[in-house]
Amino acid sequence: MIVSLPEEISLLKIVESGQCFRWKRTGENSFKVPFHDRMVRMNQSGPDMLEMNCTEDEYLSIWKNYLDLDMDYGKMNSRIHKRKDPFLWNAMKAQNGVRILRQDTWEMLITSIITQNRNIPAIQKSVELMCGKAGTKCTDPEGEEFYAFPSPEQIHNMTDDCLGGCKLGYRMKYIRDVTEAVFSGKLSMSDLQALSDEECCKKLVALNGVGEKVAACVMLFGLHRLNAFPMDVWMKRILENEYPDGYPFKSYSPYNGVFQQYMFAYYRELAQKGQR
DNA sequence: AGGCAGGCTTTTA
DNA sequence: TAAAAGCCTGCC
Repeated sequence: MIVSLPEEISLLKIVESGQCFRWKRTGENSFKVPFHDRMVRMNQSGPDMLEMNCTEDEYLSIWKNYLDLDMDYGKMNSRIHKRKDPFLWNAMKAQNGVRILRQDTWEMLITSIITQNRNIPAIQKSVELMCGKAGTKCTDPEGEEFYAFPSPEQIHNMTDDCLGGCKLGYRMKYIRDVTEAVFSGKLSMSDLQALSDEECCKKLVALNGVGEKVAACVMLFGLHRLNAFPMDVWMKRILENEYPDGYPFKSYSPYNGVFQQYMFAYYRELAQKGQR
């Protein structure tokens, strides 16, 4: 079906902003996008136009929400003032079309643990290995097979050899511990939703292998808490170099996480071009 | 108590 | 060889 979007988005900028690690690029503006036991092909035929190989019902019940199309990003962006905060303004203009996907909480928890101290290609490799070794085999509308992200039970059932084959390094124990906490019922992803940001963060940080940064990623990308602000090496550089007098978190609440994503992607792009 | 150095698996550039 | 969307432990 063809979807006419309420405002401009950019599939390319979304995937390059480093929030999802399983999309596969199939063309200049085309991607295979897995979510739970589904995989859809998205082709961006215009700034506010998407083609997807799914029914309208599936679009309305799954993908519309996944792409966060009910949120008004234009309204959020209007909080940014060109004169008061030119760096964020430029980041927002350059990254217009980035959205915070509503991804699966469990998948984001494990994936975010994997991200620590690694670069993006290495992250993708480990995640894909875990899916292939333990995830449920599914079939997309074109008849192509793919693997869903493994459930807590499926990871629990992986042998040490099997999990060790996912190139997780020292993070393997973290993933074992977190999986055990969820498998045993000590921690439930759905219970996290009811907590305040502060309580939610506290609960996540209590897990072995989860610090402030990983917790913020889970909250932003896995629980759609738009004020969560993952402070990684890049954001530290940005705040240090661009905001020597401090960053105005208060004036951007409750959208700090969205703007963080603009700055993160923008700065990495600048670094790639050698401009930072 | 709170802050900091050192170590950690493996891949990537 | 250093750095990579960090965290844990031990030490002070």
